[in-house]
Amino acid sequence: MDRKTELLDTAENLVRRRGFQGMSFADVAQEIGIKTASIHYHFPGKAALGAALMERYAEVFAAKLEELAQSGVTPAAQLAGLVAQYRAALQGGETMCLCVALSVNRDTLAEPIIREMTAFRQMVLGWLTELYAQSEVNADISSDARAAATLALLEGAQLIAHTQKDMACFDLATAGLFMQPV
Amino acid sequence: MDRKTELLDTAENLVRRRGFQGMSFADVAQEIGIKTASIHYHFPGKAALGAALMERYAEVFAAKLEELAQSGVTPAAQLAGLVAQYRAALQGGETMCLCVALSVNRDTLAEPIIREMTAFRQMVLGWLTELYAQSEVNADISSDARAAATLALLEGAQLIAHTQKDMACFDLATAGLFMQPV
DNA sequence: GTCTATAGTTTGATAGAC
DNA sequence: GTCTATCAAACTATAGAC
Repeated sequence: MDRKTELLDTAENLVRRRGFQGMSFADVAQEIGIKTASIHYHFPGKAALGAALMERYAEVFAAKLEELAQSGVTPAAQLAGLVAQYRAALQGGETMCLCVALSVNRDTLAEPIIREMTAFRQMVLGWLTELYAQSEVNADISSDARAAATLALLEGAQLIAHTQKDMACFDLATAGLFMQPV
Repeated sequence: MDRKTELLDTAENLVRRRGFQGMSFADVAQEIGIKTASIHYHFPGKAALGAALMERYAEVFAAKLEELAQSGVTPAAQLAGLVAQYRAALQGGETMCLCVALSVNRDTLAEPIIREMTAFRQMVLGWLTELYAQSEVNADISSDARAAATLALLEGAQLIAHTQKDMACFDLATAGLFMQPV
């Protein structure tokens, strides 16, 4: 694994645990075993590192969603797959989705990274909207609204489970997703 | 208004905009028009200030929930009242619920403040659970699970609306709460 | 209650040697 | 690519005068 990837991995882990401001160059450098000055060779500054983080995260996530959509399983199973992704991202409550972790610090972030966050959520929302649009159930609410509710539920469930360091919080909050017809 | 209240107000506003680490003594002092050293007269340290913040927030919120529960309106109207509280807390997308703002920084916070956060959520969950327990609808899912889902949805909707600075995000995500029978 | 002064740490960042 | 050296700024905090 090249150094750049190693830097991204370490930084991502820290941000997802403590938020953007909770990740310092000193933390990252020490964990890898280099000096903080070396980080600037790979990334011009912290803002650029943050943007690269969110960009990579969105790419990897998009690939997983694409794989799910192409898998040929039922819509309900696809939804379950998405929930499983958000569940896995918790890692026992230690980490959150990168986008969730960055959202609170939004006002301290540079524009490029905010655009990446917006694009990430648009991607998930688009995927969910298409999923819900396939079914005719719950015609009293739009696919857009259902998608927005599901994403908000997943992000909020992560937030609560992370605070409590308890996956049961996530499971309880998301249980309803499996009981309503997709 | 006494100085202590002024300090709490200013600090709360900053934390709810940028997270705990985004609130500095310099910010708070400057906005009020005093020096940072003066803050230490009212609060021993930043950790104590944070705990006081969450404690006060929980008290105020509990009073509002109590008022709602005593109002004599229908369960659906009570739920709408809670959603309105979370909506108002957004202030156009500028601020989030204090507990939401603190959750991401959880690993950098002292124990007392985490206990306050847990107590806060337990309060809201208890209120919601009782509300849902009153109705016989949706017997296929427990009141506990419904309450957990609603709280997670509200917190996640705040997170997204704050990132986008767009109340429409919150409204879209929470629209479904008003369409299912309580 | 607030101030000045100051300490001690951490932070992101740069220049230049190797 | 990584290092040493160094920087300016921001941060929480304390002591003591007023």
